[in-house]
Amino acid sequence: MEIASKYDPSEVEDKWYQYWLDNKLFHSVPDEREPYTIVIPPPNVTGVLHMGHMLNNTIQDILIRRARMSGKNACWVPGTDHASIATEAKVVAKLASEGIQKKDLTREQFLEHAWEWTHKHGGIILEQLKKLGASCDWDRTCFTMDEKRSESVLKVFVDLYNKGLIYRGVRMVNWDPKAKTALSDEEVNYKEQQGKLYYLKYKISDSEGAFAVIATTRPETILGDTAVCINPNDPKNAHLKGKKVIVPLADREVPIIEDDYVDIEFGTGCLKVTPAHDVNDYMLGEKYNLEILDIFNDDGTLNQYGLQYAGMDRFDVRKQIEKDLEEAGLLEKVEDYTNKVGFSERTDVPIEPKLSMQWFLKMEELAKPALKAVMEDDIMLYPSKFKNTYRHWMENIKDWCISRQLWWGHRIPAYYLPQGGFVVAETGEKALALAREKSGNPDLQISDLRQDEDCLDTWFSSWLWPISVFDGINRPDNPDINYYYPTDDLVTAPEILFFWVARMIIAGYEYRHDRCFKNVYLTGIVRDKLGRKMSKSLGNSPDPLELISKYGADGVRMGMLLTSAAGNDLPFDENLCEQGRNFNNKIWNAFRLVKGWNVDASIQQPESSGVAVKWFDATLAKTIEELNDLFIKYRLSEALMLVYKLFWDEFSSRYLEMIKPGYRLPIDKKTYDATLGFFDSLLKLLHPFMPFITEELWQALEERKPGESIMIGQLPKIMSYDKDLLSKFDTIKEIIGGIRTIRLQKNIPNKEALTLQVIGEYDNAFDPVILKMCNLSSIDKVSEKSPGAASFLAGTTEYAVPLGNNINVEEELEKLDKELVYLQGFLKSVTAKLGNEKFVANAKPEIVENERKKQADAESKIKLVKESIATLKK
RNA sequence: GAGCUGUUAGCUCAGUUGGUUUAGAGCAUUACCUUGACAGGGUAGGGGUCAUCGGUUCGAGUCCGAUACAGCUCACCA
Repeated sequence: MEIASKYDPSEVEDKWYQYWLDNKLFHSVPDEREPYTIVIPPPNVTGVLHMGHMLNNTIQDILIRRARMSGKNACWVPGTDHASIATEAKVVAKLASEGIQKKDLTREQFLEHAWEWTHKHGGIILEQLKKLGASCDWDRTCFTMDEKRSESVLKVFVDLYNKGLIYRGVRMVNWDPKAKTALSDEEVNYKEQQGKLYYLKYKISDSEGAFAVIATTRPETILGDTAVCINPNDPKNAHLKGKKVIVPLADREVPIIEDDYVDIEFGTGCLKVTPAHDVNDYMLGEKYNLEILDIFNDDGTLNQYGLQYAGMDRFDVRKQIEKDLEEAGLLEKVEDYTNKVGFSERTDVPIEPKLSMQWFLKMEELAKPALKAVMEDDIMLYPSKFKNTYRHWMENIKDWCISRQLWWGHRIPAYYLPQGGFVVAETGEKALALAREKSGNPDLQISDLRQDEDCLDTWFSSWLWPISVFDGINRPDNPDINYYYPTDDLVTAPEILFFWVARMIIAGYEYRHDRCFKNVYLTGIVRDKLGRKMSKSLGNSPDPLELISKYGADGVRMGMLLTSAAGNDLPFDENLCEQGRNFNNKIWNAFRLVKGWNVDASIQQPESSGVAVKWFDATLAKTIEELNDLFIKYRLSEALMLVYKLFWDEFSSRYLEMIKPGYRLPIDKKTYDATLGFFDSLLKLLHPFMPFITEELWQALEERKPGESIMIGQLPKIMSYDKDLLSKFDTIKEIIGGIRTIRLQKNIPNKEALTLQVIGEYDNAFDPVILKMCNLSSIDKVSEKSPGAASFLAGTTEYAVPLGNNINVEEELEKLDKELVYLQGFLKSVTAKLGNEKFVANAKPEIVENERKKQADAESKIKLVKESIATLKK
């Protein structure tokens, strides 16, 4: 049969993916088997696949495929997230490019545009995942804003409200003036900024010509000042006690208050207090009952309290006010200053601390079982270093601001009554009934009620994900949720440990009284060669689909996984995909070799092949055991490397070379059948990592029935194996290596047969293998080697290859001298250890025994080397 | 600023309760090989005073302390 010498993934991948789909091999329904469940971290519905998704989903696919091949009923639930801020921002931008302003649209009109956008772009990312080979149960695809998920969200909101855990309140929130919404603390990134520190002069009310000097980075906020604060223990500002000062430009008189919050050392020790625009000032404001002056509009421009600056943007005002203060002689000096400014994670504009009415969820009690679960290892984090981080956050958890001033999302199910007050209910009808009861007015109509304008934070829907994808909120006793929950593994990025993972754990205990998953595998961040995070704005991220078309999905999957220990960042390098592709080609060519042989049932199995089969059988068994252990520990990179070496070094370089028949000669049936069996096992072990090529070759390995697939085959089981055989074979590997080294050094072609002399203890059971692998004509046990032989040691046995007159005595002596020096140095260290009475007295007996053995070994080796040197010098 | 991780070959990482020859792997690199599965290949090499200093111990990459550097998390001085 004719097989191309290079593997071409493009011909193979789509074909088998379609085959898997056609045969419904990804689909899972509850049955009597043990379930194994993963819910996908839902990507943004209008998002595009990036390298982080590639890594994340490759890992999930490996886990789910391996579980499926281990006899479990594996279910991987895919889906997308409505991503309220990100999606709304995209829709707003798209409308703006068409000359439409959001403010000119009604809520309904805007949502129509948003849904249109979602339908157009939504799901692209899921199609891209298919290219990667993701074996998701597509029949179960969910969306955080589809009907069932929306119903779940509202139901949970109402429930938490009725439990008294959701409340409404005026709080200082992080305001995003671009998205015009509040953000949770987790959505704010602090960045170092090069700014200025302005020293402003506040005139003291009753003392002519006297000033209090105040340092600030935000001079535009003086218009909202309602006090100046000093530390009561600050001698240099003691003269200000009880005085009043005039806010520059605003010409308002404000009191001087005293609080030890103020840092005496910073600036002048005088702090301007702007309760509406700074979290700490707000606390001071509450404490001293100060007036609150909000000077900003929602978009970051100044309002009427901004006086002459009303209507201007906050940053323009900063520049202008600097000039105006300068002119008024109220600016003492300006210094360069570096400080940290909070930026919106979504829109990347500086956030503005702002007072506003928001909805909050009380977290303290909810967090307790979630903290306990992780600390007591009911839920395992991989790597476990994140336990500390998790604990720190959970122990200091603050109430969660769950409202967002957006339209794209789940609208808060709170309804305001005409006469004030509100009711909370899943639907308008239920709200109306409650409202009639509350108001005592049976004639109240639904049109009299006004629903809250805000939406819920996106995470308020995704925190229910492991439950809601099985409809476990709406129907808490349905067969799916009972079977698939708790899920097994969650694979996600550490960046969203608090946003998402922690909150899912909380929701799991609140709504199922059980953990939502057993293990959390935290991937690293994919970085470029310079160590920068891959991002769209930097343009340093390769296009995953291009990579797939260049290296094949299997090649890219392997490239992603080769250097990604859990929790470690992944320094991505295309070379790794190349390595993956090369490995594909290696597998392909091994297959080509095996399938190219002619089988002759009449010939006997050569002795060397019999030995090889036994040896590889044991090697395979040992590797399966090790592999299992690595998977239990979630050491996937190492697991891949282990199978890689098994296939490349042990199977291709050793086993196949051992059993390979001579050119154009047939192979015996016994060996051939064993080899096909090995190939079958190897493909199965490789399948979770490289699904496509393994399916292609498995299908070609033997005649298959329609619908059969490697992906539902069972992995080879762990079996006992001959450890003694493997350790003996390690010596054989050494001998083969030694002879090859001699060939290389003496420049002896492989075609030229050699003989091998053995001096010392030796088991000849493997002679046929050595003879074949090294092209030897004989192996002879001798008591003294031939003069002019090159020799080496393996264990304490000496092996010599007679070379006639070919030997270079000088070179040989030099080599032996080097070895002698090493051995003597080694012996010295061992002897010193054994000469130490304390060591002999204190160390465990087996350790001392081992040292003695090392000593004896070294001594006999030294003796052999010395003899060789003496022989050469004759 | 506080806390938590980490620092092992050019690169990415293993190294399990301290002892298994004087520390391993993959990639990269070097030399040689090339009609017969695979040059996207084969064979064999080279490459590390385990960040630094000190301590515990018969014995430290491994345990303890300090320092330096890096990363992460939290908090934040206007």
